[in-house]
Amino acid sequence: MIENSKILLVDDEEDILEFLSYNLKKEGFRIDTANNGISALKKLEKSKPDLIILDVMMPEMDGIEVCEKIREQDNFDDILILFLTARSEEYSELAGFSAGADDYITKPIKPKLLVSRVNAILKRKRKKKNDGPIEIGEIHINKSNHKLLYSGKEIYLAKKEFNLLYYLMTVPGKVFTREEIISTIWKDAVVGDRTIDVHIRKIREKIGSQHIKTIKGIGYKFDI
Amino acid sequence: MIENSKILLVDDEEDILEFLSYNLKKEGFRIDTANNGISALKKLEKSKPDLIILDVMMPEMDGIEVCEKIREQDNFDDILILFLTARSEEYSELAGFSAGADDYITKPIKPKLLVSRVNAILKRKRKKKNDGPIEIGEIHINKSNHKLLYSGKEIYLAKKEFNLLYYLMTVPGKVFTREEIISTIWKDAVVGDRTIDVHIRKIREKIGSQHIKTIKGIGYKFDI
DNA sequence: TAATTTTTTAATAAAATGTTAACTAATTGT
DNA sequence: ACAATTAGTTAACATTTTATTAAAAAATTA
Repeated sequence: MIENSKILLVDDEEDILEFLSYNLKKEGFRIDTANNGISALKKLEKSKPDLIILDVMMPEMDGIEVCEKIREQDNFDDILILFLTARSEEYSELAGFSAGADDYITKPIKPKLLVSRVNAILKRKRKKKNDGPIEIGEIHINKSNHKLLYSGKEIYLAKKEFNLLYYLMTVPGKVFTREEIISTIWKDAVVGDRTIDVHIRKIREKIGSQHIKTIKGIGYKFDI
Repeated sequence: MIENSKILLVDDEEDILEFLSYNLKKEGFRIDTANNGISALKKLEKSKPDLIILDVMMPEMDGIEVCEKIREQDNFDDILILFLTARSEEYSELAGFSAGADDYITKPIKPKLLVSRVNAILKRKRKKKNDGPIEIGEIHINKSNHKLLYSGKEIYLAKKEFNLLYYLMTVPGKVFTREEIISTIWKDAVVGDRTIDVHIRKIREKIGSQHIKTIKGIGYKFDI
C-alpha cells in the first residue's frame, strides 16, 4: 500500500510543487498537485488520496484552514495530513496539530527527510488499519485472534506461517522480495533462504497453491 | 566495495562500542567511534562514513536528534543510518524512521544479525540508485516490485528480460550500444552477442515488436 | 523433564531461466 | 547482384533458483 499510495501536494509555489513531486515520484508514489486550498478541496472529491502535503502559508486560504475543512467532512477523516512550515513559524506546529494534522516538515525541505517522513506516516496508518482483519476472496485472516478462515472453515497455521501469509496479504498482488520478507518476518534472526521456501510450502499445503505465486529470482506474491 | 565501507559507531556505553567494533572489524569494515552525539557530528565533518550506527538512548542528545541534525545537512543525506534500540522502546521504530533512519536493530545485539543487517543495508544503498517507476505511453515498468503493466495488463518478464527492458526504458529513444547493454546488464559475466538477441526476442514476444527497435551495427532503442 | 510442536537446515529433485551454437534472414558495402 | 556482415530464430544445453523431503535443532507445552 505504501508503494502505490496517492499523495496530493498543495502549495502556491510552483517550484516547491515540482521539487516535492520529483522526489516523491522517484520513490514510486502517485502524485497529484493543487496550487491553492480551493482547488485542493475540489480534487479531494474526485480521487481520495492517502496523504495530503499541505503548505501552511498560502494566500487566500492557509493550510490550517484547508486542514480544518477537510477534517470537518466525515469521509475524509482517515486521510493523512502533513504540514509544510517555515522553520520560523513555530506557532504552526501547535496550530497545525490542533487543526488535525498528523505530522509536519519544516522548510527548507531535505529530500531524504521528506521521503522518510512520508514513508513513516504511511506505515503508521497501515499498521493501525491492518490490525484489523483482512478479507480477500474466501480467505479471512485476523491477526488479533490468530485465525484463518478459508471458505468459512478454520485452518490452523503455526506462528511463522501465519505471519508470513499475513504479510503477503497486506498488499495483494505486490511482489515481496525475499529480502523484504526476511527483514520483516525474521527481524531478529539470520536464516537461510530455503527457510522461506519451506514455510511457503507449508502454507500452500494448507490453503492450496493457487494463492501464493513464485516470482523466480525476486520473491513471492499473494493473489486471489 | 561493501567490505571497505566506513562505519561510524555512536554509543555512550564503551562496552557496546567495543562489541560492535570487534564484530564489524572482523568482517573487514573500517570503524570509527564516538561516545556522544556532539562528537559524532564533529567526526562526520572530517571523514564521511557510509553508515552510522546510532544508539537511540543516549544522555544529552538522543539518537533521534542526532539523526535529524544529520539529515538537515545537505551533504549528508546519502549517509545510511541504522538505529540501535531496546526491544521495549517500540515507539522508537517509527520515530526513528520518521527522523530519517534507514533501518534499526533491537538490543540485545546478536553478532550474526548485526553483520547481516549491515551488509544488507549497504547492498541496498548501491542498488537503490535509479530504480523508480517509469511510465511511457501505455507501458508502466516498476523495478521495486518487478512489475510490468502493458495497457493496464500485467505481463510477466523473467529477471534478465525485465532488467534489459527497464534499462532501455530509462532513456527512451536513446540507442544503447551492445557494449553498453552488456556492461550494465551482464556486469559480472561474459556472454556472447547472440544472448542479447535472444532476450530481446523474448521481450518482443511479450510486449510486441514495435517498441524495441534494432539499429543495425549499433544496438537497440526503446520507442513508444 | 519429557513430549510435542514448530522452526530451521541440508540434501536432493524439479523447474525455470539463461546461454550457446548452428542455422537462417536481413542488411550493407562494393 | 553478391559477398560480407549483422541480427533473428530455434532448440539443446548449462546454470540458477525454487520445491520437496526428512531429519536436526529450538521452542513450547504438559
